[in-house]
Amino acid sequence: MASSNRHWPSMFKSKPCDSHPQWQHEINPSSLMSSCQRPSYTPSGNEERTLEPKPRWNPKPEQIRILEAIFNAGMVNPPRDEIRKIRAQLQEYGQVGDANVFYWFQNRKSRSKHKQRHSTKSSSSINNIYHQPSPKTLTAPSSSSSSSSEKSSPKKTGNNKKNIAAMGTTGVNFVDALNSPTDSVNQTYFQTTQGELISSSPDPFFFSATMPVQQSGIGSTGFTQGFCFSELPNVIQYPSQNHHQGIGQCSSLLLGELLHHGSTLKKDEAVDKLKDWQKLSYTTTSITSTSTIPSTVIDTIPSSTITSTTTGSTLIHDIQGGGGIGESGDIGPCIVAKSTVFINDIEFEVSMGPLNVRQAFGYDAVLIHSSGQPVFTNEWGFTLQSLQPGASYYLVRIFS
Amino acid sequence: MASSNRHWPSMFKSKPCDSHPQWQHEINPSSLMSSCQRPSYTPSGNEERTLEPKPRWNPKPEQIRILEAIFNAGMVNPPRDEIRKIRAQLQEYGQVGDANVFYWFQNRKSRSKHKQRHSTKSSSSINNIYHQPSPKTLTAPSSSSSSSSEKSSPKKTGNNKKNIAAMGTTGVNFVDALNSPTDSVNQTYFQTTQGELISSSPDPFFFSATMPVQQSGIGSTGFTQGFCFSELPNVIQYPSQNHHQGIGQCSSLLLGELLHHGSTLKKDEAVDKLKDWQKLSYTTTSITSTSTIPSTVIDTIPSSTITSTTTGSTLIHDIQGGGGIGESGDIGPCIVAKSTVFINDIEFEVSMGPLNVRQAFGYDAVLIHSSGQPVFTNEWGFTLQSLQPGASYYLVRIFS
DNA sequence: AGTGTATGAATGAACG
DNA sequence: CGTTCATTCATACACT
Repeated sequence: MASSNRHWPSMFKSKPCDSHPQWQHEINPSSLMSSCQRPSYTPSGNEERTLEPKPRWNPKPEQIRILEAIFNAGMVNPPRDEIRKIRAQLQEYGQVGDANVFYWFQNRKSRSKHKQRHSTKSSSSINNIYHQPSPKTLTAPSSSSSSSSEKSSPKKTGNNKKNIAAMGTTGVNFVDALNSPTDSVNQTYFQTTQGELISSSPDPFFFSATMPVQQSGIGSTGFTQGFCFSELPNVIQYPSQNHHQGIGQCSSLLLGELLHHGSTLKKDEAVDKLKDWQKLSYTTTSITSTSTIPSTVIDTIPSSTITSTTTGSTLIHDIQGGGGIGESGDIGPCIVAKSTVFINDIEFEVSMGPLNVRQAFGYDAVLIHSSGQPVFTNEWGFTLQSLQPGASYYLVRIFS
Repeated sequence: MASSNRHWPSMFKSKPCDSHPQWQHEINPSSLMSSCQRPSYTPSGNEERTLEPKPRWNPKPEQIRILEAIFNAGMVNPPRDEIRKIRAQLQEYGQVGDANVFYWFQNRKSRSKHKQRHSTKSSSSINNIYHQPSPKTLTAPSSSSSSSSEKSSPKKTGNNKKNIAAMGTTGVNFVDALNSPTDSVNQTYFQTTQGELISSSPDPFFFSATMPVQQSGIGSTGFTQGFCFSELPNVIQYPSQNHHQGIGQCSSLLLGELLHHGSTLKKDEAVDKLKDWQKLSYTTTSITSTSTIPSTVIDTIPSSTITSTTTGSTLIHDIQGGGGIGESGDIGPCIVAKSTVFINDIEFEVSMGPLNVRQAFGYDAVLIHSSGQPVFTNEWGFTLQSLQPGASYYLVRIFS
């Protein structure tokens, strides 16, 4: 089954050849071949003795976003294969190795927990019981999972540290997300993904909050709950039991099977097909927090609604600006580049940048990357980032 | 055989009652073994929280070297009694408990194992496909690298953090770690199977690059090589019986056997061998720092002769191919280049690739990396991998 | 400059 | 055994 492999390790130590400023961990040896070469000539002198600096991976804002989103979705500790997929996703924004991803999750989880713990209590005294202390204003319980814990935001002011590449491009979003670690940020996404639930809440960050579970824990634990993702890969199915959260998981397999039809159609047709697609039902679970959606089910909904109007950019921009949510840094403001992606095995050409999934496929549509990762969207239905060029996605319908 | 160990469950954790501030783990599961007492009951009943930080064991570089050597020799998972012996050995350099040793091996093995093949990538997405490592040119091994390792020496405890490799008093050798972590991946496997598997380097994250040790032997023939445990500076005993010439003196025989072709040989058996071997005296040569060379002798060699005497590469290649020696997938195949290394503090320019130590320095010459790791050679005296550019080596002579 | 904080990386210790 | 937790190291940034 599935779970087969997962291992994760640790030892990567430095590598001798990296030197590339870019290269982050994980490289394939092969690749190196072509490039790196330090061995050959020594550059002058060579300093080999001192070790190599080995640049540490510096996640880009978009990458952080993705990671946070996943994390908040409940996948606190992704199995090895998930890691790979995630890495693949992240890679779109910059070199990154599985190890980096692995470490990121480890650290994230660890730190989150740690903080939480600390706070936990305060123990004594006063305060109370409350479960969560959120330091900052956060108010929101945050939910989901551990998220809150992270350091909330006390720190740095709002922005992130290093550069921000991402934003740069668009300009919009405030992404505070980024910075913030955890919490905030992501949550949003998820819900949104579903959309429905959330719609109402305007809150940028935490929306809703009702989260039952988790945190409360006081320490103890937490999160971990279940979510489909990780744990059982094979799984696939719906989470029947848990009500909360789930993310849409699904393994690709399923999806694949589920939606197999195939082939290369063109867009137009594709659209039609997609509509049909709707018939299938997929169960997705809902996502996160907020509400507890029971799992299950998805229904098949008539598709009609879906129009495909794909995104209007203008609108989009507006929205983004207003809501503040969007993000996606990658896109440039102006020039829109296009890329090809596969949705339910149909080839589509989409613009880089946020895509309004809701508009394109309907209110209850959710795209899921072949890796099983849902494509997060904000409350308006825009993806938080561009679809990955060349990647395959499956379109599923949330049940509403 | 013997694999007896396997349980050491967890008892170590509890706190030490004894209190020595220094005492590291060590526990003894006593029950199992023989000595000691205190199996498990917990001490006190309380505890729990905060107290006792229980300092974690921080292996000193020398200890690491020893451990690595053993591990690389094929003892990936030493039985209980071996652990004790090892611990005893290590203890010379600092407090250490059996549990620490036990854990060390567990972790080492586990982590190293990581390697698996790269499987296919997942579906969609982008590209990257590198799957093939094959090349085998060796190149620089890089063994050192890890920066971290050093931590120990300066020690972290308490003080500040950063430290780095400084241990070598002399400016010369930095002793690094040894290597490797990463790599080693299963030496065992390697050895036993000799060869082939190695190819697997493409791991996702790990680039494994360094291959340290000996892997190969030429298969069936067995090379001779030796290795010795190093450390023990004082020690140095000679191998009484050594007659072999080769390089490493020490127990080459054993190693030979150990590694012996046996594909069949399982680790356990190997372990046994090692045990025996261990019993014999290992002779160590020590080296460590430049100056401290103890015992044995080294002589400085006139440099002139040496220069790359490498033998023809052709030959080398042959050998490699046949024997399956090289490994190191990491780096590229480049053409043969030269690199500079320091041998007994003298700068030398050598070609990348196998170097015929025997030819260059004599029949009984052995190069030892500044980290203390001997440079393994095959039966013809060729190093199994390139000397590390920029690294310092010490030439010692085995006395026979 | 130095000092504190955030976080990537590494690895000992344990759990299941 | 593989995984996960906990700590610590090391490094980039931010502050006053």
